[in-house]
Amino acid sequence: MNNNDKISPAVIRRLPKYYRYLGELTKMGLNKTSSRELSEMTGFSASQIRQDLNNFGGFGQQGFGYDVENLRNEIARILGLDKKYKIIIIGAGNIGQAIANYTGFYEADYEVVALFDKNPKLIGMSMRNALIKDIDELEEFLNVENIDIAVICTPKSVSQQVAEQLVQCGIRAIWNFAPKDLKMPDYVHVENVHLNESLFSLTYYYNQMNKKKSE
Amino acid sequence: MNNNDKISPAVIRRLPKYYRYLGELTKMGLNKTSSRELSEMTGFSASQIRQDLNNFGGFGQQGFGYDVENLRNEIARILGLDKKYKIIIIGAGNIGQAIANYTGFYEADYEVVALFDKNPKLIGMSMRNALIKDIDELEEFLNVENIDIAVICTPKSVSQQVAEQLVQCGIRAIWNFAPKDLKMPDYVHVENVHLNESLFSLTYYYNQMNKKKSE
DNA sequence: TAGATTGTTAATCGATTAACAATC
DNA sequence: TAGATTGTTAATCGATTAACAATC
Repeated sequence: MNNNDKISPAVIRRLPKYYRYLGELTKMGLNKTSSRELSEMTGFSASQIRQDLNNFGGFGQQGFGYDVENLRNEIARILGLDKKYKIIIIGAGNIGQAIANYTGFYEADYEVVALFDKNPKLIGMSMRNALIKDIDELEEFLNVENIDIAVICTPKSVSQQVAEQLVQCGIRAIWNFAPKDLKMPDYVHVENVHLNESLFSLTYYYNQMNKKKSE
Repeated sequence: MNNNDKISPAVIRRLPKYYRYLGELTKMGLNKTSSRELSEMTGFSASQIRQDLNNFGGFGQQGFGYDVENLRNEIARILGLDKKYKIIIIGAGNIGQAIANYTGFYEADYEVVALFDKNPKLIGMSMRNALIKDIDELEEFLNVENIDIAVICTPKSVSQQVAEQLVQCGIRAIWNFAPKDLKMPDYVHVENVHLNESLFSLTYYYNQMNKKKSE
């Protein structure tokens, strides 16, 4: 268990997938699995799966495999899915509202406690249990509440400025949906969801396929 | 220009970023740039940028650099942003509606022509210029209209089945927002936006930082 | 025990970086 | 011309895969 070494981001991005497939195995009533079986499900090689898991410890049993529930719990613990997280969303437009209403976060205990916007038409509305507040109240709010994660769903023109304000108020984890790369100090982690970049690469591959077809 | 070699996905995923920063340079009124300047903006090494671009051709001028507008156009052409694309969205819930209303696709000519859902409360509503239709009309619709890209925003339980139906009707490019890996034939390209996986890795890094802080 | 599968080391592969000749 | 910066080859680095001893 070398918890102190830096784990490659590629490994971290595979963990949620293992976690998801282990959940499916549980649902199917299976309590034992192997790197070979996980390989078939995920498409990653069995060797890679064993390498990945052994970054965090030996969760398997030689000659036997892995206990599904145990391995799932271990991955949950590694990712931190065994804890509660309070989230705020900045920008209550299309994307902000969609995230607020998104039910796909059930795996862990994520709670959207508030949204912030500057549009008076939106302020005062509520999404699920979260109220849309005036962006001017953001700092005051952050001084009182203990927020773990901030989601940026503003237009890109203000995203950098909003991010800086968040960091000044103590936020250290940002989930960024604005199509812009935020310049942030090292102690802030930014996870980007760049929808346009995703769509552009899909477009590239779509055209590649059409090219091949017409050859 | 070795258009026929397979370009690494890592390269393709950087292209939209180059494209975006070149747009910013244009806005700033600059018409000349260099791999060094792009390196400072994007955070990728100058060497990598030159390598990436030279997968597609020599767009620069030795001793001078790159013409901003020309390079931007070339990347647009490589990605296919110089063409029009018709999109449909399957599932008109939170995410589906957000995508339909998303204005961040202005770079290229993407048009959402219809949404599909099975919820009678949603059917008949319209998002921007697109109508929400009954999912039962999907096949008929695809037989008549020429659709380039389908976006899956359904619950994960039906995503695989929906994807198969789309492929049967000729769809070859899928933008998948359902938290599930679609099993698809090779001639279909799937681009995944797995929001929960993204949030989970953010959670991991958030906890890592807290661990460091308390050491 | 024999068979199976992990944990882990070594080999391979691919992607990134460095270096530099070409040349504007 | 001299300085600058590309295009491209070679070197390095890191991640993936293969192999196999450990062991259940």
